[in-house]
Amino acid sequence: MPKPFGAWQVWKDAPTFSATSFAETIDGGQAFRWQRKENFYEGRWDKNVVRLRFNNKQIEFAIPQGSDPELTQQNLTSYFACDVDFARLADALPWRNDPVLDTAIQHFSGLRILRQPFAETLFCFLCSSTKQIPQIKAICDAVALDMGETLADGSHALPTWAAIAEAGETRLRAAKLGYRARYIYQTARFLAERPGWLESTEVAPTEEARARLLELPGVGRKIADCTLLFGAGRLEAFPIDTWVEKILTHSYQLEGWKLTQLQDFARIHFGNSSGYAQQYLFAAARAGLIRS
DNA sequence: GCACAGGTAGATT
DNA sequence: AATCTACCTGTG
Repeated sequence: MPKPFGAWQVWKDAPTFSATSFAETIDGGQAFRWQRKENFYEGRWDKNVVRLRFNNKQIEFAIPQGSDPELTQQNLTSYFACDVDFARLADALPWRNDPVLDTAIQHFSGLRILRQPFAETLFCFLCSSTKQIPQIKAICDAVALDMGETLADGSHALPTWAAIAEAGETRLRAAKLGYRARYIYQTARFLAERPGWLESTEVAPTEEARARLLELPGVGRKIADCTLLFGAGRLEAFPIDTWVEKILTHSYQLEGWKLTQLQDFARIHFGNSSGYAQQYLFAAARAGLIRS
């Protein structure tokens, strides 16, 4: 039974956001399960359905009637990686001698890297290749509707990998996944044959975890790094997509550099939170603040 | 009609 | 080892 949402409540232990960094964190390309509504965002992960809004410099949340506010706040704390001091990490980035990064950090100050469910992050980024963000969201919604568990408000969670393996490639194609359907189905089969494999990958050291992800059909360096950064808190993972490649080429004057060379540049220049720097640069480029 | 979109894998040079 | 190219579908 679909349930209406309850009253708005203040999220007491929320991290410090500006309106801009709040919106960019949840709806700036890290996650594809947030919809912007009138004056709030509605999002889903695992079995959570939560509405969030930035109001009077605070974050307020609303949940379907009957859902547990305490549990919701715990899950929000995990999802927003509240154990990570992003302000300290931002200060440690090389903005003092990098005017491009300085611009990005100033405009999106307070930006965070989410800690999304690992399995869901892998799925969403397998859907993402050569797609625009609105299309990725539509695909994720369609697959959730077809294969995912029903949530408290009557909407649907993303499916488990087991459910995808059982559903088959044809139903993925029906969700407009195109050629990605084969990759996702083959990955689902790979995981079905290896119980615990994904869980072990999530906790493995970053280089080993990346090597394991690269074994999956359809997962190359970019999708592996997105999964590690947005789904496992590995801030040293630096996904290079077409945007980031253009940013490095045009704003950092690295014309002609190969992908592996750009990876080396990122590690050396941005340091061990290079993935966090990447998200600032990505946000600034999309906003038209820096050359891309 | 056609180029392009948060890529990857396999073929070709 | 570097550079094409096919792969689906929606959008402008």
